[in-house]
Amino acid sequence: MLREIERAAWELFGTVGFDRATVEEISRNAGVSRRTFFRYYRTKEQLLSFSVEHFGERVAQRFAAAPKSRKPLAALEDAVLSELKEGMKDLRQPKEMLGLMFEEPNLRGRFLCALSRWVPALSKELAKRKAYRGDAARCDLVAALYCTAFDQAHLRWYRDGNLDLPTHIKRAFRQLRETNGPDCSR
Amino acid sequence: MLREIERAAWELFGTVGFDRATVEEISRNAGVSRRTFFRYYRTKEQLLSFSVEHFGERVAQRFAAAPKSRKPLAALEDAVLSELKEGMKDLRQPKEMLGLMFEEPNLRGRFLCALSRWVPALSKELAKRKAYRGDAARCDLVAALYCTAFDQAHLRWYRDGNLDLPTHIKRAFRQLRETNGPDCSR
DNA sequence: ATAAAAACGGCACTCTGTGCCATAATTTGC
DNA sequence: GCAAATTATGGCACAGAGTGCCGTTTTTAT
Repeated sequence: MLREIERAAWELFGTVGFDRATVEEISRNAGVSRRTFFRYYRTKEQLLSFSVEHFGERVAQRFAAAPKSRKPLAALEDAVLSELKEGMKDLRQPKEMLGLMFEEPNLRGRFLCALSRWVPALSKELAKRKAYRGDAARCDLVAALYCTAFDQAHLRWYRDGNLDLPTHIKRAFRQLRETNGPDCSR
Repeated sequence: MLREIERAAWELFGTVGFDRATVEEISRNAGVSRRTFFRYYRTKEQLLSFSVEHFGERVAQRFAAAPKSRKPLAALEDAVLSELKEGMKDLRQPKEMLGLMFEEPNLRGRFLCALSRWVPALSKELAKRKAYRGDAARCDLVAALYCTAFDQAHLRWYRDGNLDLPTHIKRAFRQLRETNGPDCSR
């Protein structure tokens, strides 16, 4: 049922755009009532942010399960990349989804908000591994920075998609770690 | 008139919260019609993101005006801090505003979205100064990272505000540049 | 088979946001 | 000054999002 609603929604989003796709019509095409739609999804935007939120949870789980011998930032990168590989499989139209996320200001906000909700879980894992001596505030910051790098990698992939997404992500993470590199030190 | 609407809005937000403050009542308290409200602000949320968006523009201006002898990341930090000092003066209740931005998911999204709109202007300035050899993608990333550090500094300031905001920001920027430091290298 | 529980649909309602048109205020040209 | 044009405002009606309530259908358990 949930799958059916999402299918109908994406079909409409693709043809008439996000704003002009009414919940009324999505529901009708999915064979449920409008009221039922709102039982599954609190808002129309949530159709989109659902998968983003879940993705973050699963990354955090993978991160937590990584061997303690692995360095914290490396383990975090591993978790993102492996979950990405796994999670992309059951995404119908990843590029179309991302496109809406970047173009529609409403959705962009939702996306970033969902992204920022990953921070606590990731930060906690960093702290457990004694990254930055377990300084919670610093782990929060670094978790947030990785989320931003993740977002920017997606943006680049979406805008000029010659390389594949994991490559963009690896590059962004590496560049994050080299922010204060020789080309641009204080 | 604009000032009057904002005043009325903040008064209501403070007493009944953001969601329960209807445009109807804000407008009435400001002595203006509901229709006029929507002529000034495209949405209710925009009441809040306005100032955020303008802040970014002014930071970019200051950045552009900085002497070329200053290192790019240092000049960026200068611009943020000096604009912060100037801009906080005519903000009525900065902490209350930030509070709503962090607590209300709707507003959090708007805030982050407004923040991410700073990236192009900041990135362009970084590129002009030949940061990272003028690599546009990399400048985008770094600009976004600084925005995130800015956000996290605000969050910390809001959550446990013993130190003042500029101190939090300086610390966050420094920690960003030391992401790959000795405590947490790969 | 039947009772309890969960899912669903319909309806009415509030609120946001918009289009349209009439009216009041302000600016501009003379 | 004054008339015309421009601009700001208000009123109204409307579509869509989201919610509360209640009755009905479908599942599930016993």
